[in-house]
Amino acid sequence: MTAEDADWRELLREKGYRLTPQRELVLAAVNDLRHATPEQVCAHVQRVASGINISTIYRTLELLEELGLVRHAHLGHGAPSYHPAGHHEHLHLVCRDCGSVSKIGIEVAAELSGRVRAESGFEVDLEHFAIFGRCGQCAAGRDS
Amino acid sequence: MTAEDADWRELLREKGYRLTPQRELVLAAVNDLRHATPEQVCAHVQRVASGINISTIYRTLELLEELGLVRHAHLGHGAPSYHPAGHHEHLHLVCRDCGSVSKIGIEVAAELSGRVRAESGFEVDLEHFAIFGRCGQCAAGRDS
DNA sequence: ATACATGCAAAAAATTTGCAGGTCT
DNA sequence: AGACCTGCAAATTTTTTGCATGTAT
Repeated sequence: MTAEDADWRELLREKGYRLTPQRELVLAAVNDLRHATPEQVCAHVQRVASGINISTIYRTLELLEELGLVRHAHLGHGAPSYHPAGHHEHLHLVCRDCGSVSKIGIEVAAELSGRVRAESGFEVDLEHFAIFGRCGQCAAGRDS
Repeated sequence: MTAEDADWRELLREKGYRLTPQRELVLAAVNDLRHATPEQVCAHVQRVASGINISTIYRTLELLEELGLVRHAHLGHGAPSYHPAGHHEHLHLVCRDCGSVSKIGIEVAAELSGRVRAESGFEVDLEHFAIFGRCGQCAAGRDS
C-alpha cells in the first residue's frame, strides 16, 4: 500500500464514509483510464466486479469528487469525463469538425485568468469546460 | 419587413428549405429571448401558437444553426442555450457555488486565442462552452 | 448491532426518430 | 402534384431516486 492509498482511505473515514470495494475499484478505474465517462468507468470496473451497478458508479464518482480525489470536465454535449485530481493541469481543445480532443497546458490561459479576475473578480477554472473550435488540420482548409 | 427579414427568408430558399410559420416563430423567439433553452423557446412560441411541438423546436433550432442564424452555448450540465448569431460576442462565466451566469467581452481572451493558435493551430471559439469558476462574490469567502 | 452503501427497477429529463397527414412552392 | 415539414407518440440516452437487502465498522 502506497502513501497515497493510505491517504484517501483515511480521508474517507475522516468524513464518516465507509471504505468499500466498489469505491476502491471506481477510484482505481479513474486513475487507470485517466479520462472516462461514467459508462466507461462502469465497463472497466465490471471487468473485475461484474455485479457493480451503474448507479453505484454515479454515486461513487460524486463522492470521490466531493473528497477532491477526482474531477470531471465537459468535453462535449454528452457525458462528462472524469479524471484523477492533482494531475498536470491542461485545457481540452475540442474540434467542431473532426471531433478530436487535444490538450494544451493551462499556462496559455495565464493572461486570460488575470484579466478576468481583474475585471470581475471571477476565478476561472478552465479545465471544467473544454474549449471549442477548429483544430489545425481542419482549419487548414481541408474541408471548409 | 426589414432587410434582415428578407435576408434570412431568401437564405432558407437558397438552400432549398421552406418558409413555414414555425420557423419564423422559432427564430423570432430566439431573437426575443436572447438566451434560451429549447424548452424555453418552445414555451415562448406556444404563447402564440399553442400547437407547436417540442420536436419541431429541436429540428428548427438545428436548421437555423446550420444556416448560421442562431448559435448555441453550453452554460452548464443541462440544456444548451440558444442565442441569435452575430450579436456582440461574449464569454459566459458560470459560478460553481452560486450558479450565477455573467458575461465578459471576448477581448479578454485575445492573448489566449493567439497563443493557442501559435502553439497548435487551433482556432478557439470561446463562446461555445462557458467558463467555469467562482464569481467575485463567492470567492470573497462569504460562504466558502 | 446498526447506520451507511449497494443493487435493482422505475422515474426523470433531454433528445431523437418513425410515420401518417398537412402545407409550402 | 409533390416534396418537404409538422405533430404525435414512442424510443433513446443519461442520470437520479425509492427501497429492500447487504455489509463495513
